[in-house]
Amino acid sequence: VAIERKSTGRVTLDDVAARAEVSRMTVSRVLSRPGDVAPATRTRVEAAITALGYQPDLGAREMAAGSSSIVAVVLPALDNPFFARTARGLAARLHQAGGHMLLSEGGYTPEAEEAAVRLLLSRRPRAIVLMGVDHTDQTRAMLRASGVRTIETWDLTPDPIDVCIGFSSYQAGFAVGEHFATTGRRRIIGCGTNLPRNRARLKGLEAAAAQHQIACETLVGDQPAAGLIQHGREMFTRALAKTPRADALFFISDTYALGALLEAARQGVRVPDDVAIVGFNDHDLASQWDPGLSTVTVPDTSMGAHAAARVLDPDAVAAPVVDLGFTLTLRGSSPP
Amino acid sequence: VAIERKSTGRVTLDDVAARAEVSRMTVSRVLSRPGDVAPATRTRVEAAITALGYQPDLGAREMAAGSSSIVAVVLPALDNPFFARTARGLAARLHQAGGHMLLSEGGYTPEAEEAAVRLLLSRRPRAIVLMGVDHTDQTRAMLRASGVRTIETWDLTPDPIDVCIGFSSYQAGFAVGEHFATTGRRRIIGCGTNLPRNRARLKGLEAAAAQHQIACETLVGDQPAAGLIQHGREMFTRALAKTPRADALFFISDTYALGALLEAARQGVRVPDDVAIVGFNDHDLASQWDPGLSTVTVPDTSMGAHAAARVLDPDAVAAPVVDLGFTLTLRGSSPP
DNA sequence: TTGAAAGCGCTAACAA
DNA sequence: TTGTTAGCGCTTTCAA
Repeated sequence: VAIERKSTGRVTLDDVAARAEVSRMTVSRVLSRPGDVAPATRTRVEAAITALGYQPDLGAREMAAGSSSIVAVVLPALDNPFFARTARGLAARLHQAGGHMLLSEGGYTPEAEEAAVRLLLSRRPRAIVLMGVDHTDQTRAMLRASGVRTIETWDLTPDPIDVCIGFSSYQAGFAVGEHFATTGRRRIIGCGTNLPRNRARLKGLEAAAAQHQIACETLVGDQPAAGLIQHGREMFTRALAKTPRADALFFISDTYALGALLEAARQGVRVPDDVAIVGFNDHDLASQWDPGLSTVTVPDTSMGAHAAARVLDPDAVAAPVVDLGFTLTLRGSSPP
Repeated sequence: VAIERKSTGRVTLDDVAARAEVSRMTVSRVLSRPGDVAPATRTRVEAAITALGYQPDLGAREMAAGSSSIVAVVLPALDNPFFARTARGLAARLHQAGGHMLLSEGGYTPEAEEAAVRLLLSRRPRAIVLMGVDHTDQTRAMLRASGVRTIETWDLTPDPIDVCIGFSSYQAGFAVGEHFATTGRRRIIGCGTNLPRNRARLKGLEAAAAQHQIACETLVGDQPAAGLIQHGREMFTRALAKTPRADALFFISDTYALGALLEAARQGVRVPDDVAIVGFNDHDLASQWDPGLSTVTVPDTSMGAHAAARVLDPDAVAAPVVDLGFTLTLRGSSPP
């Protein structure tokens, strides 16, 4: 019984083959290993390809070959400029190698991430890139069972699902605390949110303060995780209301720190004279502000680039955990 | 001759079918139209699915069904916060409907976009979303020939490839010019880059100025298209050097306008007393700054949402061109 | 209600 | 050098 399927209208290998009067395989070869095809045949096939405007179907090709050139990325939020830099670093190398990037918003919760991962896995990606190391058990289990190369970024963990390329949130916070201590600050407040990644930054700050025996409190906002300038303003005000004599403020994101800077100016609080401010992530505006915003510069773009390298050449580096480090960038808001 | 393929290790429909002792088709039905399967059978199949941890292969499914739930998006730059908002609006609705977003960086040139489109088309996406209406002839031809639904955003054109959802760059620029004219400004300078979308904004500005018979010059920077705060500073300085008596500055992006605000403060130029400043896109910081930055608020997120709606339900709206409009948001830097 | 056959567009493995 | 066969994981169409 002949089954008639409605044609998709697309030009396929068979169309090209028919026109060039060769078999489908020969056309396939012209595309993949042209050297294996006789010049005359190749010319004929290439003419047919051009004439028909044939475009190979990558999905079909990869299904047949059992490969995949899609890398799935879960971003907490698409409009977070810092994660976007990582996606960018990844995409740049990936596109160069002909790969594709499937992007999904995972919200800021592990549960939302799990849903995103589940769906993404159904696309049989070559690898999946996650921002952060805090996931549900289900997520970890799915990922491990799938055998898909998984890359965690934006933090470090001793127990990665697969590989982890990031920097130490704790160490970064610690470095800020040390900086405050050595520049004579005596009353630190760390402001942030409840995300594990951010908590680790605050913990590092506290540890450094403890080591130097100076006061350190933390202020953990209950605002939704999306970093808004406005939240920075509020945190600044709350922090100083709670501890009027505070002389050093650390914010887990420059987005908040910029809000704090704005609010300080409005309230006539002098930075860095009255209070030093240090942020995180090196926002585009941090260096442009007056005073310049001291911040922790993280390897945002290069985490993406390294992730891509790892996907493209799995054997390039063997280590499951790669620490790319961070830099304390000191500007006017909290000078050296 | 029996050909042995190395097993991918993945759990397939056949594995589930074998375990549930039914045919592959029955499993497929349990997934797509469970009502068509006898309850007892269904229970057995569902148990097998759970036991095996089966995850359907969406790529294979869509290839067989001749459908696709992937929407391809070409962004000029991944870290441009304004385009990111559009991607976000798109992703939100798309994910809700189980769709996926394939993202590609198209640089800021039509040629780079063409390369991105070509590659993306090979993925047989359900639709492809472009930022802007300026494309190479090849891009337009490919897209038209492919039959893939194409959505152009961030501008308007009388001759869309397929559908266009945006706002008028020209009208927006015109509105800014009108605003300057009616608030007593007499020497306008429009600052921007050479992108067609941006040129149209400046053209609108000039047209409004001409209509009100006031002076208007434009300053088109040759900087690479990535909007840097630093460029805004430079433009501000150059503009005032060229026309010291200018009393109104329009920047085609808030990124530049913020740089200008920063530079004005540094140079002691009073805003808005000495010079009024209006930007574009309503940057997160625009409302937070002091003075607040007047700007053109565009339907960034909603262009994405509308695009998604159009992809999900092609018949929802028939019009090939949808004008979502814009708003002139006046703040301290150029008050009403 | 279930299954068998055919096929989506392509490539791996083999044979000629 | 080229073609044939089988099959990637799934759905469609038709038959039972």
